[in-house]
Amino acid sequence: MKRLTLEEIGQIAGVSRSTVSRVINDHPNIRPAVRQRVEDVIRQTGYQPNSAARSLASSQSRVFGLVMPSILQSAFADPYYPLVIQAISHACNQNDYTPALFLFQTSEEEEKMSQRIVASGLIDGLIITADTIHSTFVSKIQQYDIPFVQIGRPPTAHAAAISYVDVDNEAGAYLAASHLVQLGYRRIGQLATAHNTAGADRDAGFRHALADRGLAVDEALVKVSDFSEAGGYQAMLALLDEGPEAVFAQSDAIALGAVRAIRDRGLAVPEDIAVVGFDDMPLAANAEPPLTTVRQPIN
Amino acid sequence: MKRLTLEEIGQIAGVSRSTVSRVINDHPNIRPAVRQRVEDVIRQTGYQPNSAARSLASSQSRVFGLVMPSILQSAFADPYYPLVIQAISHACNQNDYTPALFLFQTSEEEEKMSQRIVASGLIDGLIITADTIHSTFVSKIQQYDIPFVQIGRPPTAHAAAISYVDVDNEAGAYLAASHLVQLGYRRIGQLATAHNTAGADRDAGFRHALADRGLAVDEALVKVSDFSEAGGYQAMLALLDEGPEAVFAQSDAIALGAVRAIRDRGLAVPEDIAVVGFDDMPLAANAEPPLTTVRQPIN
DNA sequence: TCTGACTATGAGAGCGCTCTCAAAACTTTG
DNA sequence: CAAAGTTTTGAGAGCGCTCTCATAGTCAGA
Repeated sequence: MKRLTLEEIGQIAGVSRSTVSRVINDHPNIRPAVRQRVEDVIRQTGYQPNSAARSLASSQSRVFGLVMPSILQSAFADPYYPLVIQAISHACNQNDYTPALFLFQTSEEEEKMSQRIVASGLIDGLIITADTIHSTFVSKIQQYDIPFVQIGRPPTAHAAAISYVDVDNEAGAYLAASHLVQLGYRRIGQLATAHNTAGADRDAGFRHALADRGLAVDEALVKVSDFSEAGGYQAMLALLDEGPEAVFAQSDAIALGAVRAIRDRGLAVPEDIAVVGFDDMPLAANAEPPLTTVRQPIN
Repeated sequence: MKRLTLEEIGQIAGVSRSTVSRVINDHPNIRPAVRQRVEDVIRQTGYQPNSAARSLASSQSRVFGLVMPSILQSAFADPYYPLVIQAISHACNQNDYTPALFLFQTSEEEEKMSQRIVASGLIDGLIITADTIHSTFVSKIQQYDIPFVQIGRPPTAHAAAISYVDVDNEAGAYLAASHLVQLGYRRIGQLATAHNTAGADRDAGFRHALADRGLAVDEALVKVSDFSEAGGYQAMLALLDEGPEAVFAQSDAIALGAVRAIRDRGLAVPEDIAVVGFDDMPLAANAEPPLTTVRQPIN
């Protein structure tokens, strides 16, 4: 199937290249009859404009970069990311954009790639997963004039200059912790995460909730985990030694690990220890018993 | 930071556009002194060739499509995919390629996008995750002359015409099942998957192993699951009613679900029921106790 | 029917590169 | 030291599109 050009489509439809271009780009001022004719030819031939030529002439590529800085690499295992990626991909498909994937395993890779990404013109804008407290990538990218949004709140110091989308992590955690307090639990633990603002915000919400109900936070009941199931398992094991009555886990994956740890110690959820998660992953619903969690609208 | 062109780099270095192009593309026959001078200018200015222009002139984009047909959508939750994606991304970074992501949620989306992907010239080739028995996407893509490889063996009927990479699923499953037989287990169950060749091959290996040791396969001990932890949990629950001594799970995620199910019934792994997985995910190693599994070299 | 005001269409330049071909600059050799 | 070969460089065309500007076509109003 030989690839056709605008010119050839025009020839078949009996109009000029320019007119075909207008039809494709939905410009006004084309006689309906002509537009119809051109559209028919396009449909019949299966013509697709050449994206390189388009992007050269118009200097926009309709390609997004989806970047995940090296520091977050491990987080990729968190089932949260596949969901985010799916949602982004879907939105791109709907709007004739193409998502390009940039995962960095090391900071050298990050260094080398960022230059290429930004300066080659391949990409119109970036979606950066980077709610880490210290992201070198973002500050590098800021020097160029390529538009980008972050997923996850940037550290307060930079927040003003950066567009981002995020859920209200603090409010969510506040909700979760309040729920536990209202259920009558007093020794409430937290499986927290470090290095990212989402974790910091959830921590703040947790503390707020306890304070508002007149409970002091026992620091021995706060254990640090990464965002994985395995991390949650380990952290919960440590927490169990402190004899908590309930736990707020900063993510569902962590919560799942916690549940596993609790059971391995021969205890029951929620009879012996109550667990609340965060994210509302599909897997939370499938768990036995279904995990109590804070819903986060990813898509 | 204004974007420079080849012409301008040439001007600065005192050579023509053509020479700069040669330097960039590593052509032979350039005087070392000249090459040096040009490279210096490139480094100092941070010049990056415009990828649209390049790809228009050379008709190759150095962009790959990473496609996951709609039928596999649910499989995206399997922790196996993030690993594959990471490995591909890394290889692309190393070789100046860019991976573009195409996930299809519905077959209409698949239909609409495949045309665009193939005909727009945005993409030089495809990597398709499609070891499903019936993939409409692959047969559609075959009609065009765009190169592609599959991850996972295609159904035998098409295998001859399709390039693919895969592990020897049958041999791996054979290994796993043989291991269980040698350990003395007799009532060996399987948590199998449907719709994909990997599942079929693992099933074959499982049966082969039992047959080779003179054991008959009890069909009641074979339960169908999807590739998720939740699926494994459900399937194992069903299997438990049949009183198996050991189980071969077709993936680690399934195995993890199975372990959870076994424990929820108050049984111990491996004391009461032995479990073997497949994939060697990081999470398999982190489990308690570490999961016995068949290693698959993903990266 | 003719003029002025639009509207619809086409021609041309140019986006920044690659690639071919010809010319210029060196080397070698008799 | 000239002829012949070889290496190095530059000029030009062209990739397939967009976008501006000029021209052709249409239509109302007088």
